[in-house]
Amino acid sequence: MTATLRDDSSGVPLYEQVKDYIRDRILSGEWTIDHRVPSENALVGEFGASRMTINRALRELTDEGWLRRVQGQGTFVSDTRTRIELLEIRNIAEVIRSRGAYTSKPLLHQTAPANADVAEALEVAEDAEIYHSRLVHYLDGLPFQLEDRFVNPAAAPDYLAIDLAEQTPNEYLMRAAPLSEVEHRLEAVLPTPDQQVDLEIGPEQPCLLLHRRTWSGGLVASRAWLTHPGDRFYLSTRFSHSNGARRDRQSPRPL
Amino acid sequence: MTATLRDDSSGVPLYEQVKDYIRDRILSGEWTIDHRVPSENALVGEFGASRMTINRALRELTDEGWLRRVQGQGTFVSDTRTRIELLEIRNIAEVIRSRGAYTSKPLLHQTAPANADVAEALEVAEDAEIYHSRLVHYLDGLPFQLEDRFVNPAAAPDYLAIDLAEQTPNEYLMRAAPLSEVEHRLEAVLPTPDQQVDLEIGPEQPCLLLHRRTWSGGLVASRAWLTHPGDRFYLSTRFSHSNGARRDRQSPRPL
DNA sequence: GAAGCAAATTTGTATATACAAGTCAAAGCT
DNA sequence: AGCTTTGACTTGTATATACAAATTTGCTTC
Repeated sequence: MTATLRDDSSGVPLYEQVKDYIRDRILSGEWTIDHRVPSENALVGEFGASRMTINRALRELTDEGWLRRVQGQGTFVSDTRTRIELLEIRNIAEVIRSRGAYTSKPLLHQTAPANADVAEALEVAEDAEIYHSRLVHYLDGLPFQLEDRFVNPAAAPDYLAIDLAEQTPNEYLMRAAPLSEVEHRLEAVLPTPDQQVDLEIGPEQPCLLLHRRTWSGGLVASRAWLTHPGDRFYLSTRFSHSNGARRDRQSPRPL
Repeated sequence: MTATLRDDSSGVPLYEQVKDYIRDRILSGEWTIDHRVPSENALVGEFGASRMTINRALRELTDEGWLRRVQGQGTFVSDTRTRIELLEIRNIAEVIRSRGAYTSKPLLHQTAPANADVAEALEVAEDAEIYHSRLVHYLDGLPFQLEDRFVNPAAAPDYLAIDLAEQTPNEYLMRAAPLSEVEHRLEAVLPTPDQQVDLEIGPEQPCLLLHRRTWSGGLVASRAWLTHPGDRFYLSTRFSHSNGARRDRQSPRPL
């Protein structure tokens, strides 16, 4: 029996192992855009898997934007630049911090029992003890972000020990609980009375509310609500398509 | 042989028929949030399909955000409120259009001289003649997007000839001026009085304003302002990194 | 060298079958 | 009444097998 890439002891489903193997090669740069991925049959041999298991892995990677497939021709690495850039997205406060004139004011940094919503978001038992921080971030003396964050102690046991004057929650979490997955959700809301006070805005100032949830090592590590006054803040993205003429980039990279 | 829902003459793959059947029931309102979808075995019977085919359909609908599944418990209709992948290279109206119950109302479709802002955005001379359209997009009779768009004639000379009842500006532009680059910018705003009328919302309804600029063959092809009421609409992204242990996905994926 | 054709390879779709794991309700026991 | 066990049902993962459709490759003929 020849050795295969498959690892039956890890508890990771085989189709996920195949996905990880391919994504690793793309992220490492070993397989660049348009590189031809081994055929389904070749991967069957390499993993000792069934073709349907390999097919599922490749289809899901295709749906996620990593690969593109052409019937009869093969499977190729897609233009993943944008997605890789996204993987590097940091907390907005950190991007802005690098521009100088940044300060933050911690309002809260303590343990708390997880209510139903937070428990569901962090995937812990209701009333389990979790960490809760709230800070206002300032740029040039103006608040630009209200951060309300819950952290799963299992993912970052020493979280409460950090000094929020020295580093943002996210800076710490990136080291303590290297992220494996991120979910973002954006919507437009009006600020609550408390948020109006913290952000020094009026009741009719629309805000961008960014929900950010991160995973680390199979655990939900953190859940943050980041509220930004709409008049001081916007999000932007910029990317090019593989087959079009490139043009010189002018605007700074997206946050 | 009992009748089944399967249609072998349509050319539509069976797993897609299953997806269409379920999506139709959700979009029609017949199945509302938390409704329990028939089990895989029940659907096997209804479609005369194999369980793996049914499973694929349900998994994909789950990945797309329509359903949520709990092992041992069942499959349920998810919160299907409108959500759009933040970085998708498609006009939002088109994503929603694919769900059916979509209409649009053109308000404007003509030439206009480029004012300073528009000239800068399109990279044409001030007062140069450009094309200007404005439409309201509806889903289930409710306006969800106000589109204000300027088009560079050099990139799409025949733009004004299109019938906005037949296709969206973006559908046309994708063909006439295949895009090579896209820039998005998102912010939260309150609607202007005109926008309140067009979108049928109150003055305090915060809106997501998406600026979208596209390039084609080295030219700026189009600049659009897309305004969405915040209570009917949010954006989300979701992606994973290779080195994290797999976790069960609960939150819906963007469309 | 070009054209035509068949075989091989590749992805797309589908089925039957099996075992694992989670949930829930009913039955049995105390 | 409360607890435990069991069976049924449900989703999760996996395999072997098969045919369809698209593309590529190799061979033959001219």
